[in-house]
Amino acid sequence: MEFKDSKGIFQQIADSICDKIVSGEYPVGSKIPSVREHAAAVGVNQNTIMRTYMELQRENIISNQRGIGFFVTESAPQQIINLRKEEFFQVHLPEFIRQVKLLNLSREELKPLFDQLNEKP
Amino acid sequence: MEFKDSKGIFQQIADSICDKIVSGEYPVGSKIPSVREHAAAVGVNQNTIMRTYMELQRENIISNQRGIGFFVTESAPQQIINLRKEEFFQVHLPEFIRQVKLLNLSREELKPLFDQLNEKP
Amino acid sequence: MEFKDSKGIFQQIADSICDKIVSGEYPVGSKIPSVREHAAAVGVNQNTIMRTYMELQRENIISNQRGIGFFVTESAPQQIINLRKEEFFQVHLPEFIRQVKLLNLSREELKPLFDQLNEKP
Amino acid sequence: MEFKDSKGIFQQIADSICDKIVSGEYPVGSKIPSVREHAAAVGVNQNTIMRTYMELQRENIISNQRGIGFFVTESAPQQIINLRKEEFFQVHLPEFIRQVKLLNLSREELKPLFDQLNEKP
DNA sequence: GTGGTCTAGACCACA
DNA sequence: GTGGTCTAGACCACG
Repeated sequence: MEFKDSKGIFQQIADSICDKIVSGEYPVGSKIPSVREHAAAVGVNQNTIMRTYMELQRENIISNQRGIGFFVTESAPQQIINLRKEEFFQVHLPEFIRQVKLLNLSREELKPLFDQLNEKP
Repeated sequence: MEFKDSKGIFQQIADSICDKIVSGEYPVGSKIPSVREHAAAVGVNQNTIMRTYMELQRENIISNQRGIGFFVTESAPQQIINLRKEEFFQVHLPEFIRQVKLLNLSREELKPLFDQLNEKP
Repeated sequence: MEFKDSKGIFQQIADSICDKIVSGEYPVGSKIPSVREHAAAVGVNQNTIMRTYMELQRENIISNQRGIGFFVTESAPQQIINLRKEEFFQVHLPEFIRQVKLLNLSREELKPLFDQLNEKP
Repeated sequence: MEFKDSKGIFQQIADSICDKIVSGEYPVGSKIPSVREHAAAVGVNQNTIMRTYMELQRENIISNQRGIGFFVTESAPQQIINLRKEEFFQVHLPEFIRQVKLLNLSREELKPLFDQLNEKP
C-alpha cells in the first residue's frame, strides 16, 4: 500500500477501512483483520494499525471483543456516511464554491462536474 | 486570525495574501504590510511571516526592495491564477466529483453550489 | 452478560460467583454450574471459565471432585467476606473518602448512600 | 514518579495533571511543560506523554498552539470536575453502596466515613 | 525550540 | 492467538 504525504498514514488506513465497510467488503458484524495481520498486509508498524483501530473505535465504527478482535459495528456504515457528509458540507463544499468564485470559472470548464451530476437524474 | 490544523500556518497566511492579490485588495505594484505589521495583525511570530514572504518571493508573487518592503509583482495575479487553476483541475475538481459520487448527493443538497454557479451567466 | 473493560473478564465472573455464594444463591456444599454450562450461559470461552474456577480453587472458595464438578467449600463465605473486607477497608473506603473530599460533595448528593445505610438500624 | 500497575501510566499522568489544574498549580491559560520536559521529569518515554496530552486535548482540558506548546483551557477545571463527578456517581458510588450492603457493614465500621462527612456541616 | 508521526521491538494480560 | 502499553530512537514540519 502506498501513502500520500499530506495525510497521516494511520488516517489513510482508516479511510481505506471505512471504504471497505461502506462497499460491503467488511460487512456489519464481521471481524476485521487483526492488528498484526493488517500491519503485515500494508507494510506498516503494528503501532500504526493500533492507532488506526483506536480512532475508529472512538468513532463507533468498530468495537473490540477482548482477546478476539475488532468487529464492524452495527451503526458503522451510517456513522461513516454521517462523518463524511459533515466534512463535505462544512469543509469541502464551501472551499469548492470559494475556489470557483475566485477563479471565475466558466461553465465550460466545469463541464466534467455537470456531466457527473446529470448521470443520475 | 484563526488557523486550521490541517495546513501550516505560513501556508494559510500565504493563501490569504494571494486571495487579496487576486481580489485586487493588494494591487499590482503595491506594497504589502511589513513583516512586523503583518505579524502583529494576525497574532503570529515574525519568523512565520518572514517565511511566508520568502515563499511568495520564490514563486515571483512578491519582490523585495531592501529596506523598503515587499511589493506585488507585475505577474503576480496571473501567476497565482495559473497555480490555482492547475491545482483545481488536477486535485480539487476530481476529488470533489469523487465525493459527490461517493456520497450520492442529491441536487437539493448541492443547491448552494448551483446558486453560486448561476450568479454569473 | 456484559463486561467492563477495566477488569479482566475472568475476574468479573469470579466476582459474580462470589456474590452468589455470599448471598446464598450458591449454598455451602452445593455444586456450581459446569464449565461448559457456565460458558454458554455468559457467552464466553470455556477456557475463560476454567481459569476463573482455577483461581477460585486456589483461594479455597470452590473445590473440585474429578468427573463430578466444582463445589462451594465450607469456608467459602467467610473466606470471601474476609478478603473483601480487607480490600474494602484498605482500598475502597480510603479512596471513597478521598473522592468525597476532593469533589466537595454535599449531603444532598450523597443521599442515596445515607438511605442505604439507614435501612438496617 | 512511581506508578501503579492497575492503571496505564499515561492515565496516571493525566490524572496528576488534572490534579494540578484543579489545585491551581497549572492555572487556566498557562502553558504546561513541553512533551520532552515532562517526559524527562517523570522518567517516561516522550510517546507516553504525547498520548497523555492527546487524550487531555480530546477532553478539552488542554489545547495546542502549534510550535509553542500545550495550554490549560478556560473550561478545564469545570470539565475535570464534571468528568470526575460523572465517574463517581455512575461507578464509584453504586459500587460502594453495593459493597456496604453485601458486607453488611455496621455503622461503627464506617465511622471514618461519617467523620469525614461531618467535618463540613 | 515545539508538536507529530512512524518504526522496531519488547512485554503483558487475556481468550 | 488477541489487544494493549511502553520504550528507544529517529525524522519531519513548523515557530
